[in-house]
Amino acid sequence: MVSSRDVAARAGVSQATVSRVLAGSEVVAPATRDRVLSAMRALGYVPNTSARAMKTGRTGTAGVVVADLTNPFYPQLLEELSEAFDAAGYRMTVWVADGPHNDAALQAIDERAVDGVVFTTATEPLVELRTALARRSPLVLVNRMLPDVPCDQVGSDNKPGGALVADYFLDHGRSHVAFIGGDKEAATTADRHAGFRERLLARGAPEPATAFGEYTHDSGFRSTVRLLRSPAPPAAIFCSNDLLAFGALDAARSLGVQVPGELWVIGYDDVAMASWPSLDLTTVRQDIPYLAEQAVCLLLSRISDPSTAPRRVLVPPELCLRGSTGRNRAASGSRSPGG
Amino acid sequence: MVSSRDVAARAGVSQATVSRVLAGSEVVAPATRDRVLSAMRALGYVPNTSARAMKTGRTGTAGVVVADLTNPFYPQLLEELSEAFDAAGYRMTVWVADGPHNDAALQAIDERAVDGVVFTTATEPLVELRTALARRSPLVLVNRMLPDVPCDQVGSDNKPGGALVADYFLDHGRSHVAFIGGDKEAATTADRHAGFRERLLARGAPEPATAFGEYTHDSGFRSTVRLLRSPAPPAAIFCSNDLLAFGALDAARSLGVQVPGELWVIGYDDVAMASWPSLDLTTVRQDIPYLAEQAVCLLLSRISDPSTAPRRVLVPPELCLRGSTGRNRAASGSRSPGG
DNA sequence: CTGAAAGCGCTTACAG
DNA sequence: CTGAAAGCGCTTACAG
Repeated sequence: MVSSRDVAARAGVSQATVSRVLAGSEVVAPATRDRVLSAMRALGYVPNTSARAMKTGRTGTAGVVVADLTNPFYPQLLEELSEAFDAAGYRMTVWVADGPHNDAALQAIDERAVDGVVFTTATEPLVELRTALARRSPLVLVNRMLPDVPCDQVGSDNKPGGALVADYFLDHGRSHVAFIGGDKEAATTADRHAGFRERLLARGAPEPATAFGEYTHDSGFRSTVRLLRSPAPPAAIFCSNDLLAFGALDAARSLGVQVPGELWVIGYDDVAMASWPSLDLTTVRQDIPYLAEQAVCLLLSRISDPSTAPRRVLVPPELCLRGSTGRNRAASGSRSPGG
Repeated sequence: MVSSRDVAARAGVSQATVSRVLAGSEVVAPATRDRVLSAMRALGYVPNTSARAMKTGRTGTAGVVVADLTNPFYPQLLEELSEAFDAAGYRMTVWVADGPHNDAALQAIDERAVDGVVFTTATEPLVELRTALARRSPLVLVNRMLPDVPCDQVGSDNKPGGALVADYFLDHGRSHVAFIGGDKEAATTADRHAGFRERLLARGAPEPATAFGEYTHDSGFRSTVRLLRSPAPPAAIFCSNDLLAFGALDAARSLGVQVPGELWVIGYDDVAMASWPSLDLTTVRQDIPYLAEQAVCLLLSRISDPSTAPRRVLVPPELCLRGSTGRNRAASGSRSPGG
């Protein structure tokens, strides 16, 4: 491997000067800089990240923890996070967390393998998370938030998001409705449910039926079958994410229940697939690029200044209407492709 | 930050001894080791990855380049790669490549930020890739392979995969068929097409119509519309991946063409969604966990021994039958949920 | 504007 | 079995 020392030798300067050129220091004489730069090119010199990291205490790498890449929301979020980190000149180390805890990512901060971590699926206020925060590990929560954890957080404003759906159902005369959630513990599901339920009750609608399970297509499918086979099946279902809603649509189709004639379905996220003609799902849109951008921005400023008070960014939800609710939906016939 | 020096001071040994304990060296006396270990615990010591990397020349991090996480195949592959790297004690840095070239990942090797890189979407035999190989950068190609690049590679045996589909169509009396591909340059599409076409011609079927585009739902949709509106629409379409096939299914539905009555559709990959009742796609399965496992295994052995001859692993394809071909498919009615 | 020097936190021969 | 020492490849005061 060619080092800055080799470059220095070839350019006839000290190693310190090579380092200065690398750092873009203003003080280096233009003629010197040119000699150094051409020596670098000639030798194919590339600075060693580890050495730099050891000196500066910065690795230039951030961590991201995702769970369950089978939910298309996460790949989309990951893609946007990648873009945002790229733009900031950061590399991105990814952990796909199977279990609930992610000590690996937290430990990577202590090991100085990454400068900070973005969690996309924080669930309980884990002890590890709290102790990491206590020792000033740069951490950001995106998507799932934890109300009483003193940590930078970015997410959809889920309660108003749920209320939006309740209003839409009630405004269109569907008051006997249901909610399908994933993990009950996840703040996303909890808040969307709370916002939905409270608005329904506030407007005099009956208590919605609920079904919780996992965040999978299959779970959405089974929850829907259960609800539709109950003595008083709902006229509309709000699912706490799109993946569950796709399961709900499939279940309705399997049982011969017409959507949107007999049943309305609304999801949350607005993943790319939601606009495919075969799914054509009404959903509450999350501005994923914005979520990612904010998360990265919070993390980078946390890294450079660990002592500021934690900030919280709420992204306003937006209802996105498609064929799984009111709009007329032909069984077949010419239609333009989705998204 | 607490360093090995602090641990040494507290344990009353030299820093070198701490290092030996860290490395699990056999020579350390049990009593000494115990004192060191408890000093580590007491101080909450965590070894610094950058320092270790600088000394050893190994970062313990591998790179993965993916493109287009909107194709569900890649998240699934990424998830399996993550698991395999985890099991090997490696961290995983991810690049989501928008454009064709990925100098960032290649450069990360030179910068000693990662020990090696797995490419999931190599397209042309890029100059950068070749020069990186020439200087012994540990590189592995998974999924898309490049025939004349001297590099470790893992992928589906695509030509037999295509032939499998041709046989299946012909065995069931569908000889007027078409092929929909993504990027013409990608080895996956090229080989699947070649295997399909050659088997068709070998068995006396006419030349299949073809439509190339991007690897997106929308592209599959539009290609299918074009094919179905041609003077002699095909009776079966083989799509070079599942995402295109989902677009094809939606297009058929939009045009009122019955699947599988009038049109059969087969994809490639067998992503999780392929078994959803609303899609229910016959497809050529790729064993994604096995692909990932092999890729990681090749990369790690390449890292530890850069001088061995490049190896190539071909994974046999398997046809997975569902509702988009022969099987009877009710328009609605009770059916068990998919995957 | 440039160089000599210290040091980031480890690993690993080399002695003893 | 353990320690003193060199060194991995940088950055950054400190002199000059």
